[in-house]
Amino acid sequence: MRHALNDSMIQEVTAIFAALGDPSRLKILRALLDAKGAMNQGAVTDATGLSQANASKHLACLVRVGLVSREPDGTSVYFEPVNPLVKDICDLVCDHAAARTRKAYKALT
Amino acid sequence: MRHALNDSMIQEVTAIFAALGDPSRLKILRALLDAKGAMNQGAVTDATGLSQANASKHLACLVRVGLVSREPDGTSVYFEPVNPLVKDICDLVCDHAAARTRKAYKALT
DNA sequence: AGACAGTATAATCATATGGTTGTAAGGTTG
DNA sequence: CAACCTTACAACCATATGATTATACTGTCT
Repeated sequence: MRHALNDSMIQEVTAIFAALGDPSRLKILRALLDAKGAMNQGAVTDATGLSQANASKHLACLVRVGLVSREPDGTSVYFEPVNPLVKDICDLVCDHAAARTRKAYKALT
Repeated sequence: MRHALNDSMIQEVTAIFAALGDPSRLKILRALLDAKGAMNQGAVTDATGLSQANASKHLACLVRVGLVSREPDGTSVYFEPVNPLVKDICDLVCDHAAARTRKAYKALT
């Protein structure tokens, strides 16, 4: 096992998963992953429908745990997922979720 | 992109990440991953130091989102991580966390 | 400097969540 | 059946968190 998930990492790993465990932040992440390049906060609010303050807080959270990078440019701040980990993590969990959905569907038929 | 992280999956994916975003549940997961086979709840409480009721609730949460399987046997109930996704997900996030820790350390030197 | 656009922060509220305690439920053994 | 072991559940409290509103900050342009 490469990583022992030891005590000193529990806190950091928890923060990352907790950051991912919110629908608004997942929507932001999806928007960022769908975009070609970086998006400023206004683009994120447009894409997600979140309020300005809400998007700001959620983006700060994603940056804090290192899932998204933050690059100010003029009056705008551009955000971008940290590649390729974010996408890999989302894909893995989506695999899991999709498998569960398929299984639940089959159980009904 | 294989999985679009579409709206219908946001809820399910969120629940999975939220389940992983708690230190007690991560400790449980670590204990289950470290163990060779399945563990009953008593073994989990011993390994993690959680109270019985607390471990029961957290295990139920992990089972609910499909990260851990539940197999009653006599008066005991045996739990086991759903392989290999749980380990893969934890490894990926641990990679990310470890990289961040290294980076933060280097920034201090 | 003043106005403006983009972003961050503070205050507040409602709700969700983790932990504890006590109790009940299910299965086993005598 | 009775005692016992293991697990689940309900009630409760303290705290954390997401959303909103209003306001402050920052950089740019004229």
